[in-house]
Amino acid sequence: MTDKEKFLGEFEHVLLLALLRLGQDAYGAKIRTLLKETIERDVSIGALYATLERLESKGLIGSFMGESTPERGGRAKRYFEVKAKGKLALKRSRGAIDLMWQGVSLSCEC
Amino acid sequence: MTDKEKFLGEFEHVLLLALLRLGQDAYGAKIRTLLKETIERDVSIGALYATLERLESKGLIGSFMGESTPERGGRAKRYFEVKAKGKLALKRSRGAIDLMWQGVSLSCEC
DNA sequence: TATGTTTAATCTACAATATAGAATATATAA
DNA sequence: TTATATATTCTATATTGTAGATTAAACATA
Repeated sequence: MTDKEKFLGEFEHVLLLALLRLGQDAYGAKIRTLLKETIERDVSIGALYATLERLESKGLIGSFMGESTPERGGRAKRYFEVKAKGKLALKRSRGAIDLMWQGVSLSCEC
Repeated sequence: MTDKEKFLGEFEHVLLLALLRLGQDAYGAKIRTLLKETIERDVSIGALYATLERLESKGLIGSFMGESTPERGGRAKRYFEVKAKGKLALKRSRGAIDLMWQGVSLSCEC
């Protein structure tokens, strides 16, 4: 099959990057905090997982359950990681945006 | 009011850039062709106008009908232009993406 | 071992964005 | 007055984005 490559939604794009940045430590709450702190995007846990789930079902990321031995109690974490296919999608997406920005300058009015 | 700034969808982002690049000549078919040629994104006219419409209703772009005097026949064109608010949104969006990309390198595997 | 507290993930429902293709409008040419 | 060309509008649906309540699993301690 032709593997009709779709484009990433913006939130998907940003989420993939969050996973890459967090590396070993990419799980729900951590991701949420990162997004909040770096780009002030304040998303709910539900929104977060829904998109992660979708990304996984598209094969762009993978996930696995971590050790169930937290310090003070609490359920085990589910860690996420970007797969090769996800990295490729990121490259494409970024590439397209960069191409479109070529020659555009917003230096002035706004 | 706090003017809760939303994020641009990816297609919205790309469309705004297309308008900026086309300048005076930004109307349906032309936009569609540009997208096809620069980033190989082959979108239908319907999809295109639907998004332009949304962008306009959000106040990010404006539009006006052009001269109804084409060479060989055909309906008058509707031209689009990016407003200051649209430029601002672009800046924000681009800024967020750039921030998230900081420190991320995809040099290798994919 | 029951009950509370903590941390985290899943579920449910809905809103916004993306997308296509048919239908319609308007102009010119024959 | 009909055909042809160019362009926009309409209608319908799929995919993404979003929130908040609910459930799960661990630990502490009475």
